[in-house]
Amino acid sequence: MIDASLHRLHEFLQPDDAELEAFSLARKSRLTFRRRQVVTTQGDPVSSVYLLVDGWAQSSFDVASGRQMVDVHLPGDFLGLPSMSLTRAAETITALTAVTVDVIPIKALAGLFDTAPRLALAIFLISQQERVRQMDHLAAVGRTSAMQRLCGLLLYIHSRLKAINHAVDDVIDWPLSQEHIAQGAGLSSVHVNRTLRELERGRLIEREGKRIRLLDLERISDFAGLPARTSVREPGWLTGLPRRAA
Amino acid sequence: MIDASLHRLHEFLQPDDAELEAFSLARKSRLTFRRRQVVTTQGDPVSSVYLLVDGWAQSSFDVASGRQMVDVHLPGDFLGLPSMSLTRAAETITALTAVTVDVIPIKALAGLFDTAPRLALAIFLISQQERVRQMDHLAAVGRTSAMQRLCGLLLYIHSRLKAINHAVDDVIDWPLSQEHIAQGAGLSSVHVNRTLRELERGRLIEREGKRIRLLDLERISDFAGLPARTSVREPGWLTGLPRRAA
DNA sequence: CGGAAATTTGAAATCGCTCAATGATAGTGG
DNA sequence: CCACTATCATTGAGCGATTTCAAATTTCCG
Repeated sequence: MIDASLHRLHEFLQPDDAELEAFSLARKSRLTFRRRQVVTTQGDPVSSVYLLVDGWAQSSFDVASGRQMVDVHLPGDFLGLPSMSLTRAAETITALTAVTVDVIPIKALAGLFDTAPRLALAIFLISQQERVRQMDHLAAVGRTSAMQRLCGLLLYIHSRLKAINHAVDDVIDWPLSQEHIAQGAGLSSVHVNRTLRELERGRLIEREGKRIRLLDLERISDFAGLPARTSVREPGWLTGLPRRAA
Repeated sequence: MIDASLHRLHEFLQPDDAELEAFSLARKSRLTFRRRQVVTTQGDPVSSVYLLVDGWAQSSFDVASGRQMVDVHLPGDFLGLPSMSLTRAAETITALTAVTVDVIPIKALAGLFDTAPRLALAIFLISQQERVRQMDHLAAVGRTSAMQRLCGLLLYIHSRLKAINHAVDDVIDWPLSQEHIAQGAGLSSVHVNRTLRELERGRLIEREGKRIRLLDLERISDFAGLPARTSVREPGWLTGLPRRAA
């Protein structure tokens, strides 16, 4: 089984040794953060992106009327890519649990476009996946009820955890406070609370402490009403590119 | 002055002749659509992306409870990139005016990662810009009032039109119906109507037919409350890459 | 154990929605 | 060029999902 911090790359590509080596050279240093610590703050100058190696993190964006959580990140996710296009970071990245990240200087990431075209394209595709996610997220916030949004969030996290074998028996170790959920779903924390309790009353979920059990995935999924997405796997137009590794 | 369909690439890079040639070879054919025609439909198999050459388009995403417009596209935008990562398109792309697009087969786009690394990275950066936009959009829909969202939309369109010299005198030729606006802002068209009229009453805008005049950019901008974004320009880590062109 | 963070609940207020009807505009075929 | 039709804009009335405010518990962490 592959390292969880590489699983997203492997979704599109079976990198060869030289490519893996090139990627690992781009990871210059490793940092750890405690829960609630901030990795980068919106407005800061941008010089690196990060690879989430272990733990959960969030990227969010503060406006006058509150904080919007843009995404929940799990091991293997790249952090801070959007801000590469800017002089100052758009996003604040915060540790939701204890977290380990690898620092990838932008220059090193850019270098991959020269030395490892297939990897560069895979990272490009990961960014496109992220955009699809954000589309789904936007549609949920813009067009669906509180109940639907929460079901969508539960399913999203669940499917991602399953992909890295972290959702045994549909039980999720849940580090998000109701305030966090509210910031993601575009709701008030009070309403998140009421809606969660309604999900419990309907026997769709069960909670105890920081743990959530999904009791009826099917019904939750009907509620959420978002389409299942299927990613391309090792498409010929990717795998057929030259490997080049330096 | 450069071709509007290339202006987004030029934001990051001064491509040389060989690079321009490589890019132009990737544009295999040209299509035109009339207002309201659909370019691609969500759920369709994905084989190409598009470069918007002329006109306005939208990408949107339908869920049971309605349509969410994800972005408004202007000349120079790439269309359909997010769906590259999927087997079936996530987005429906529709012409908002008469529209010309160039078809770029995915294979040709992928080829640029081999033959023109600097261009590939520039396109990567354009995608990251798009993600920043979507973040702002999400924050607007999730955390701000109807009035703020509309102000944000007006400013967004205005700034984009200015970038291609299409917003003379702060007057905008506005092809979006109030229903379209509603789908973008996550509101009902009825409420969009009321809010627009309130903006008129407050003398922030003026409308006649399909034309909107922004009367007080400053006040509109205060209302919207979204930060101004500054893109990186020809960063060394990009321009310094090998050009390679085939 | 103590204090901070997070959850829970009620009551009242509100922003935006739905339904429904009317009026204005613009595109199209004859 | 007109008449016809579909689309789009506008307005009122009533309703409802979600918010805000406030306070009481409970849980977590050091």
